[in-house]
Amino acid sequence: MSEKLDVPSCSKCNARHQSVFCSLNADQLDSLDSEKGCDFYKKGEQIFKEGGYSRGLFCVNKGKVKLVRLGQSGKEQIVRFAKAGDIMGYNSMLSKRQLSSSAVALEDSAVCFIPSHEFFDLIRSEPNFSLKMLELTAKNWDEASRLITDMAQKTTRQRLAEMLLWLKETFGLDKDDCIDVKLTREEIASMVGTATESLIRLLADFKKNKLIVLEGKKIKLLDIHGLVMIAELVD
Amino acid sequence: MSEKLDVPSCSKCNARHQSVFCSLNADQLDSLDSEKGCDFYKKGEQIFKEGGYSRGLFCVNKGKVKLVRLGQSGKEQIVRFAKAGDIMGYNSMLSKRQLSSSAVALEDSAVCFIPSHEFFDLIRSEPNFSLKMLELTAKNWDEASRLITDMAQKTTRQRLAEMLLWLKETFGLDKDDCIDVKLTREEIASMVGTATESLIRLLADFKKNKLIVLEGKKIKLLDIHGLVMIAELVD
DNA sequence: GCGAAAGTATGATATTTGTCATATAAGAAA
DNA sequence: TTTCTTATATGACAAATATCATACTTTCGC
Repeated sequence: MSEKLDVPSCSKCNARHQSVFCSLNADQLDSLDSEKGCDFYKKGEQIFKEGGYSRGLFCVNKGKVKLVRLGQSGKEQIVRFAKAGDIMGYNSMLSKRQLSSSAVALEDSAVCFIPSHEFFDLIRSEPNFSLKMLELTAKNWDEASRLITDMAQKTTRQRLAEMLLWLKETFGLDKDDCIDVKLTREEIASMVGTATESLIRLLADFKKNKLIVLEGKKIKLLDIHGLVMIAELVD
Repeated sequence: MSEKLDVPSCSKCNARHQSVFCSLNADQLDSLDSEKGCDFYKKGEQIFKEGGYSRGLFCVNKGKVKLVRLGQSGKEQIVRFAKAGDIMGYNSMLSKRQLSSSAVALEDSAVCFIPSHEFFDLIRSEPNFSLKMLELTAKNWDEASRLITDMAQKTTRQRLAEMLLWLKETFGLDKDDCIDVKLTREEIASMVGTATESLIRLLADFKKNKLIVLEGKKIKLLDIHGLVMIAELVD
């Protein structure tokens, strides 16, 4: 399925400075380079699968990846995204549990693989790396607890407005000022926690109210302030 | 509000072996003891407050604590519990963000406080402690992503069944075989993500179906298998 | 122990949301 | 291109859930 690539060098990776590897020195980066591999995945291909154990760390070099979890009757739930510089598969290694989610490429992507011994060597030898990892896992929890609160308390309409704003923050805009990620209605519905049909109706409603513009899978946010009002509205 | 206590010794704390401090040696424990404090909190008292910055680590010595987050129009959402041996306030220190939740004693509790410099010293000097912390934060994420999936996909009825089973696992049973924690209907409703009235009706329904027994705030699970069936039911 | 306040319970009703059916549009494969 | 499949869209209806009103019960401070 996946295709081997010329392994890109960590020290030349321009996503590194925003990644957990930002504090590593030249020797440590060389060590990573000598141990790691890199694979190419076509859109829709699976990078790893929920239920197994992680043998290492995946780091996205190029592209976008969704992390999904199987819920009720096999329905997939997107729990996180990963883009260039983001790492995946670490929770399973750290918790010594099975992988709680599968990773699937949302577009053609290159993903590096760092074997677990190299990862644990870094944690043992480099406290700054441990701190970066702890910062990352703590931020993940922060986001998750916010999402849980929203899921429990906000209406579907509020959650969709918030999700659109979050997608914009996370992926930024493309040349047409649309949110720079292509998701199916079903995927968005699963993130928002509603039925696909309900989501489609809500999107149509947002469009009617001139909050967004829809063109196929591309979504442009027209009225950010209006969306914020809907998302935050205390009544 | 809170009352100073004779500081209990970490090395004699019987919750330590199940805590993140389990791998520390005698010297490290002594160092903790010399730096830490311990306070007593009555039921309902606040230990720390959402929005501020964490100046250290809180470790529950005795009692039970809820971690709550303010959502829509100030409605409180329980995002986690802490009992003897559990730590609190670390996410804020690690993510360098504001505390994302407040901590409130669910019953009379004793809580130790370890200043942040001591915590970061441990991370820098003791990789096993870093690993324990990473394991903890990774497990937190695991639980959170499961909860998000359930919130998004399961019905209120399924979520309540699951929540009751989870509360039993988390707090165990008291001498009457009831779940060993007292929560108001409103608190349970917020965790399940529904209105208090809806939750009360569901509990009454579970009782009618001989799944549980209610006696004030005490809840006894009568038919575990039945509850599992409801929680997991693929249909 | 008493009274106020908070928590629990239940009915009636409105609203939201999901489900099923069906139509159309878009994309992928032959 | 043509065909087949998948995704998007919309209506009608059913089901779940929230809201509001109200009564009862427990708890807690004085």
